Amino acid sequence: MEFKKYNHIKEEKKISNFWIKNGCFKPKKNKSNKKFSIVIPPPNITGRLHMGHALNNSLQDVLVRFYRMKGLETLWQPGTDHAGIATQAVVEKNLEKKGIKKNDLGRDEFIKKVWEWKEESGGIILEQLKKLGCSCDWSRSRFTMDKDLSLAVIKVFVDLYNKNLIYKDKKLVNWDTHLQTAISDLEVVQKDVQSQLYYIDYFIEDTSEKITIATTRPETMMGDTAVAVNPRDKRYLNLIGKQVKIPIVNRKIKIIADNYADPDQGTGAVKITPAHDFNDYEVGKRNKLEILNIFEKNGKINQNGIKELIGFDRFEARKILVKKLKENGNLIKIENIKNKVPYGDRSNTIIEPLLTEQWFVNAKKLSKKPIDIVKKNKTSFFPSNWTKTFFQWMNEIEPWCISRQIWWGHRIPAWYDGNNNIFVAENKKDALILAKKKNKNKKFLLNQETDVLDTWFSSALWPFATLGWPSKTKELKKFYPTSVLVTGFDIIFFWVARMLMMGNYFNKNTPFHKVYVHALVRDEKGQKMSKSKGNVIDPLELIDKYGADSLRFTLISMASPGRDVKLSKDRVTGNRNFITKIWSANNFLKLNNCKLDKKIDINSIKLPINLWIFNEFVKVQNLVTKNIEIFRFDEATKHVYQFVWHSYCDWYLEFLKPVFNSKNKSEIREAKIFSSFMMANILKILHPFIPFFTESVWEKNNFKAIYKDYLVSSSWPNYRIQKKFNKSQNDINNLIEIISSIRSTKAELKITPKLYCDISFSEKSGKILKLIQKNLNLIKQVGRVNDISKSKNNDKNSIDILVLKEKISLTFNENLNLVSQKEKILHKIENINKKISNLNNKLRNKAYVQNAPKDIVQNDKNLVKELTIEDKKLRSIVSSIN
RNA sequence: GGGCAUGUAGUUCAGUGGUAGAACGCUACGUUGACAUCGUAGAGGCCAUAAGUUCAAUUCUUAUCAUGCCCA
Repeated sequence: MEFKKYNHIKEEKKISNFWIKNGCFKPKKNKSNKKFSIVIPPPNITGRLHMGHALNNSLQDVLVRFYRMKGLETLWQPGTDHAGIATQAVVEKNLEKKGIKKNDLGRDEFIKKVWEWKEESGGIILEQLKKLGCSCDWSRSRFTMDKDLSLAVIKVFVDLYNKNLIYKDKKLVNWDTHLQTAISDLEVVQKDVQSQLYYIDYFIEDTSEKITIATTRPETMMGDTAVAVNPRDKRYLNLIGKQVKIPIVNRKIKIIADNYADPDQGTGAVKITPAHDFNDYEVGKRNKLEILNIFEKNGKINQNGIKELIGFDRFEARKILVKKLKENGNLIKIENIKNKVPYGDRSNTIIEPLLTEQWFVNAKKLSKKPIDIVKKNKTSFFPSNWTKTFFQWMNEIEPWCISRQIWWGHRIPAWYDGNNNIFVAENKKDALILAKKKNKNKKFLLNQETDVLDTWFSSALWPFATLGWPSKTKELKKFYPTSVLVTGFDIIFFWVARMLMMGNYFNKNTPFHKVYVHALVRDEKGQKMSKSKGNVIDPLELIDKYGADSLRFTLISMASPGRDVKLSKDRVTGNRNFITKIWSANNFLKLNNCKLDKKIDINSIKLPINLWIFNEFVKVQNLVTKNIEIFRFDEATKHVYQFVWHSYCDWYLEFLKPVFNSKNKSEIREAKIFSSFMMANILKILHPFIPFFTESVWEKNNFKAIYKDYLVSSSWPNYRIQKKFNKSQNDINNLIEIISSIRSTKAELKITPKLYCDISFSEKSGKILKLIQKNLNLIKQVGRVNDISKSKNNDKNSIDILVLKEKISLTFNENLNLVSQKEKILHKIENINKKISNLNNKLRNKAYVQNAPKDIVQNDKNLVKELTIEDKKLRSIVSSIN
């Protein structure tokens, strides 16, 4: 009979639709009243599925499907975030292609365009997650700019403002000159670059004396308001308090003493530009220096610069200024150095510290409770070393700049009256009431703040806003706090920490009990995947080629804690083969008419091979269960792979063949039903990893007829090891050992495996004899044995081997070349003797015998005994070979 | 400079205070009525280096060396 191949493209599509149509992913009430919930890390609407998503969501789906099958009321809450800067950039670019400029459209029109774009392409990534098999409750999908989520954002903002945890301040912030917005510290990437250090002479007023300063940014000279030296630096003591003239700029500034100047760095004298450097800003504050801003918001020189440079870009200005310094003889030398330069993570342009008014969250205060929560293990990280990373950042947290000078996002609910008053309220109406009170008789015009909030501000509310907060919804009550958050380490600060701050501030409970932190997906050489390197593997391509299940199984099996996933196509192929293997095993069942047509009573099972596979299954069931519970997905897949391929396919199905070939009707009946029963359970424990394939086979085998459920809604197996099966298990393991020995002997003798042999027994202990007699058909068929006899015939065509510490001989229909065999056995003997002498040395050591646990010592003694017997028997075999 | 992680078979990685494991790859043989996307058998390791703790260290401690990441 020929079987069709498994068609993953067709089946995955069919199964996916069918799950969603039947509402299989919605939370279902149950008796236990236990709940399990996860909120998805919302992908942003400009996103397309990459390997990181594939890993992250495969892991979540394993957990969700597992706990759903275990009978917990399970919710996986999906959705997307609005990605302020990224989305605005995408839409702006699209419009530019049509020759439309953002500013010509105006704010309202532009935002309309963004919504249009969102409706059209903002949901692509969710469709891609469905392709991956994610069992989110799609009917509950949320978006950070949804009305209800926006209301939550506003409420949070107003509350925090009223508690003084949000405030407006004029400070030096990270300014992105390309995007023309402030960004937070976290969005700045420090990059190692080659730079030049310029040594420049500043002349002391009314003298020919000079002081040399070193800087990497000569253009900022135009904003200098002091030169600083260290108060303990003897070289400059006499200069403190004197005035110097900035070359070219020709403005006079003071030499001040400040510890910030490091005598060992450069010349020991530094120019201070408080408006354009975070350190200088602090120096400026300490010494009450003037703050002189020389840049426009686009990075060009403003009116404070020297005339001939006004309007020039900062880097252009640098070139010109350096040239002038050279001509004037002020430039002493240029040194090539390596230093760190801040870049914007979105724009990839150099960030400019700029003095502006922005909105800030007092993160220090909000961080107190999360720190405490994590200390008390109410939220715990896995792997636990991330706790340390979390604390390190949280303990030194800086104010969080949350305002962005863009259009797409949550507009800050603050209004200005034109009289230097700010009114923060949930809507304009409320703001107006506040403003009227304040302005009693004065006239005023109320204008809303134009800035929007950092996208992460709304993401921070995700675990409770998606469940309906601030309304006291059923879902919020039921599913908050969530059970676990699955995320990559790269957003622990961006997202996890901030969710902990907001979640703990606005709710009684921490937003999640556990945080599972997974690593990055890299290419097979361990390199980060990037477009520029051209080593990106597209998950969708792999899904098309090998199936979503193959990809999932691969990613999941490689998710070892604390290690990056190094993905190669070979791996995916290997796991596709695994799925094919199960497919063909299932075809074998079909071929033999195996059906599960009634419920199984374990106690009624008699065939030893069935008893054996049952206990083997229970062992694996327990291992998979335990390992999913402790997030060891790699271990879980390893065990199930091992069991399915090597226990079920290699031995169990092979051992069933003689049964099917026999005439024992009751045995055949039992084999048919039990093999199907085992298949059903295999599908169950594989379901969280390879959901499409297992559901598809479940349907084709009509297991629903017995279990009354789709696989996705069926129950997780929970069988117990049957001790009374131990004897049979032992027998089967011994039979496996005997057959393996016969096979390897043939291979060693270079006898084709096809060839049959006879077995005879030279020993009378009879353990093997009895076992073989009892399982004659099996040994004959699977072991390729003709016949057995009790006595050995001493021909040149037979060989003695040691199995289960007993000697048996195999007789073939042809003469054997035993020379190589003799060498092999001698080699074995050598190894055994090495072991024996090692053990004896150990046992002669009194300290060992005294201190080591008794069972260990006893074990060694037994081992010596056994090895000695083995040695003896092998020697006798050797001596019988001529 | 501070912190974290990693170093085990050709490769990717598990694992353990008391005889080193898997997958993939490799080698040989094989198309036997599920499966060549396969089967059978096999080769392959001073568990990074050094010192310490211990009766016993690949496993614990410390140092060193390599690699990667984070923070300043």
